[in-house]
Amino acid sequence: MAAKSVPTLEDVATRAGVSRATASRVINADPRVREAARVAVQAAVDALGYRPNRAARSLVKRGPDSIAVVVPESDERVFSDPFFSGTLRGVTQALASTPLQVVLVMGEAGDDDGRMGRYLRGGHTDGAIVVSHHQDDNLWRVLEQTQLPSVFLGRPYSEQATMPYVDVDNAAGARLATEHLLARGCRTIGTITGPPDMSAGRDRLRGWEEVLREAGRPTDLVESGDFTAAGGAAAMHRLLERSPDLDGVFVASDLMAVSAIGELSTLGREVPGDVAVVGYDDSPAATLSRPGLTTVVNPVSQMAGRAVALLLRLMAGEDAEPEVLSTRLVVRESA
Amino acid sequence: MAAKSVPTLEDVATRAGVSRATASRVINADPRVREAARVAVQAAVDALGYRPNRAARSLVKRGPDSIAVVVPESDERVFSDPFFSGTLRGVTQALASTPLQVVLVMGEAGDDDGRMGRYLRGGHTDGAIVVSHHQDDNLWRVLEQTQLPSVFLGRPYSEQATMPYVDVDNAAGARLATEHLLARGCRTIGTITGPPDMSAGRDRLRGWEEVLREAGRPTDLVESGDFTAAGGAAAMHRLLERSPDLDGVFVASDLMAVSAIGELSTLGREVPGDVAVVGYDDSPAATLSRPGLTTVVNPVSQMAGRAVALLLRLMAGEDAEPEVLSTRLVVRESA
DNA sequence: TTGAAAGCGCTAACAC
DNA sequence: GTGTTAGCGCTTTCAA
Repeated sequence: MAAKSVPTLEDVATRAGVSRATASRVINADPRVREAARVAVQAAVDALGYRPNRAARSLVKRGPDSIAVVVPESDERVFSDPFFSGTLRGVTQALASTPLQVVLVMGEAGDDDGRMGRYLRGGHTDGAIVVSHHQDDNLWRVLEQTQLPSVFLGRPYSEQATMPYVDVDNAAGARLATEHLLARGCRTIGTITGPPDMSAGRDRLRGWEEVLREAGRPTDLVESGDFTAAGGAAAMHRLLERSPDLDGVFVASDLMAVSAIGELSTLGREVPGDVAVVGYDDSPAATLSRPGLTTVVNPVSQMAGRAVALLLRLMAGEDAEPEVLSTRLVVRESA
Repeated sequence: MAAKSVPTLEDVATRAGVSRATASRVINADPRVREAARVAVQAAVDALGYRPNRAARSLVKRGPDSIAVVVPESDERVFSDPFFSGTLRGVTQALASTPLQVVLVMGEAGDDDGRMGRYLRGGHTDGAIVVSHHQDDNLWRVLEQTQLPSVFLGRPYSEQATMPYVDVDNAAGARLATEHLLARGCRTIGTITGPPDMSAGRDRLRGWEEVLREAGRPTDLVESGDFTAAGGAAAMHRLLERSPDLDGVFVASDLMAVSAIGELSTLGREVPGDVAVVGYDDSPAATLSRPGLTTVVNPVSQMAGRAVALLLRLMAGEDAEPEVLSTRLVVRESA
């Protein structure tokens, strides 16, 4: 009753009364095998429940075949914020001319030393693009340690991370938005931020602050919305409670902006009449929302394309420099 | 200028003037190495741009670490139909108590011998759950050939596929829906189907047909909507063109049903006053739509849970039988 | 603390 | 057609 662990090709061959090579041929559908041998091997495979060890196989085969898009977020968020689908589409498109498969790896931030880290260390992919990286996920450590070629989409939070990244100038984008609010005559301008533990969140807040400070305005009307719809609405609510005369708000993502507008209308405020709002992303929702959302363009798919380009360089053994894309404001009705 | 391909541990060791074993120790942060050796190896690693070959590593290490959710659909579809996010959530939850990471692998159907097949054959994951399988993707062939433990979520189209699956009784669900339409007095009942090359599409159509046939009604009011929003609206349009006195329609997915209702209202029909509509899935959209959508429950997350259970059995070397879950109708306002 | 050597399970010449 | 023989690149006893 010895628990003869997992059967190997050797076992199959022995049982079928052939050599390992022949067994291997049968399994790989090589035509030059006698029917009898084929049958015997097949029977042995079935009897033993043999399954090829893929590590061994790829050890001898070689060649890259996939890259991972790593998102330290819950699947819920990944599927609800169009930012991610946009990114994924961009990556997929950029990889269209290569034989590389994209795999999406999601997981709660902070679990990086759990399954995500283990997976990444497992070396199943030939490169990684990290998308919504947070301050305390140590993804960059794991990646650095395993030397897996990887690039960040969005500047990594930690200055220590050495891998290249592609980012958009988030602070500049926020400045554009805030200046627009100012130019249109808003007096009391708040902001709904992204998570403070992400560089995009911080940078956008900084841009808003800078403009307001330069204009000699107060910079205390700040509420965090965590890049979720519910968070955006709640933050809008708090903002209005703190400052009922609020007449302009810069929201750090369209997803939050749309729900903030909803909250505003629930609270009896008109947009842009009473409160002007500017979003960030220029996601599909921006066009569809009523009123149309004035927003900062986040060139997601362009960024994804650049990230892939950098990654491909890295995978080829060349090195790659960070890239920062510029952005612009799209004016619609909301501000 | 010889292109000394990828450096191996051997190269590192040689360059650092130590043995392979010591180099390995340094790389795996084994404490018992002299500082000098550590430094030398580290330098060699940097100089050579050495990266461990993960296949070799896992060949000697062992142990499963991930399963793939394979979806032969474009990322666009995957991100727009809540069916997929529901499934993924279910899988993730079911795997919560294990150390397994989920990776999502998407790709155009039919590309199965391209990157998707190559990836699957590459043996990067220890199991696979195939969702949304189509008639002519030969995924099941690939999976059978590589002996990768795998289960289908939704009965595979081909009878030849031998892997276990979990499915819901789609025909019974469709029957429930159609009977409801009949019971509520509809006289002219059409259907908007899913893709004919998927078992779910066929089965739901069959259920609708059966009920109508048993009731002695015509079964020709069939239009395909391909499980997309745009397809649903277009199909609705055609249906109404063909039969302006249509007063009931069974739509094979909520996503299509919601847009069909939109089309209906564009065309000046009231739901359920003029036309009653029943959807399929009971997705979040069903509750949110106006009027609320009467629909057949597709127990996505339960199915995902069962699929994971079967897969885990397979991975443990046990075998697993197909499972078919039952379903029920949720009556809201639309019919 | 280090090296030598023995595999991990598989595929691919190369001979027969 | 089929078996023999080398490795693929790495980790890990086992001695030294």
